[in-house]
Amino acid sequence: MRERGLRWTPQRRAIIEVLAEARGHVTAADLVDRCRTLDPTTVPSTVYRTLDVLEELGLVRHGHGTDGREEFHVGPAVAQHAHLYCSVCGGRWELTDERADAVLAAFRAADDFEADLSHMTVVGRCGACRRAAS
Amino acid sequence: MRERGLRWTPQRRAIIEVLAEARGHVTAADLVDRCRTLDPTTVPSTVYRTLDVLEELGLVRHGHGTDGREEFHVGPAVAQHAHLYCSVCGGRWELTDERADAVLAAFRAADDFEADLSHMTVVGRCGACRRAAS
DNA sequence: ATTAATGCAAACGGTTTGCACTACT
DNA sequence: AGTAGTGCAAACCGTTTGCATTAAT
Repeated sequence: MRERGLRWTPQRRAIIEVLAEARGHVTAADLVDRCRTLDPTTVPSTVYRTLDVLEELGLVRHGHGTDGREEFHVGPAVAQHAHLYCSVCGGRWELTDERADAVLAAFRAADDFEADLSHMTVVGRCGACRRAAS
Repeated sequence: MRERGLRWTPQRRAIIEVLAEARGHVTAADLVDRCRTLDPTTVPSTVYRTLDVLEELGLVRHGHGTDGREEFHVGPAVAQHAHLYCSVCGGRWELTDERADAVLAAFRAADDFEADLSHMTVVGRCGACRRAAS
């Protein structure tokens, strides 16, 4: 199936399984933990190495969260969704592609820059918290 | 002068000096190194602690670079400038406040979100690299 | 004399590496 | 049989911490 000279091992299966049910984003460290609850013998290096492979295959993409930790996005939604984080209420959510497009357009207009918003989490304040503050 | 119950020590002086001549942004680790070349006895903990203090005073602000490392912005330009990074050519630069404003407006319009662009580096492709690619 | 700030050294968390071993193919 | 992939353990890097010591006020 997904072989390009790659091997299909139980641990890869496990990692992909965990990735699948974590639809959206997970930090690498989180992933290690979740794998470990699933199979306590899981070892970090394997997880990290598998993530590298998956990234090469284009199945996941890594970015960095607010605190700088590696974060992975899975599946077809790997594209242009932006990650938002409210530093007041701690909320995390994402922008739908259409909405993200407007922001991308702004970057383009401002500096001829093609931003890859999926790579990082943008920090700020959500509408609710902003209104609450004033 | 800048005392609010704080003490003026040689090592703080050194750190501020280094910060000053690094106008713009430096990673914390970089800062430690530069301080060490200036005074080899410099120890990381002092630097990090001083940075915390300076941040509390509002003199610096920390964010995270592309690789997730802590990065500090100094001086009056602490405000709303965005950090851009081109993953193709490796270029780094920033958006002037006026230009950044347009992007902020887009975030506001898209999701009623007040982004703090100064907190992170946005990854993408600069105009030149984009054109070169196509 | 107070007590804020330092230096040191050790610990941390997340991630990476070398190497011998295992097990897919 | 061949070699991709694993497990382990140790190292890495940036950062944080506890504690005894120093030095600014």
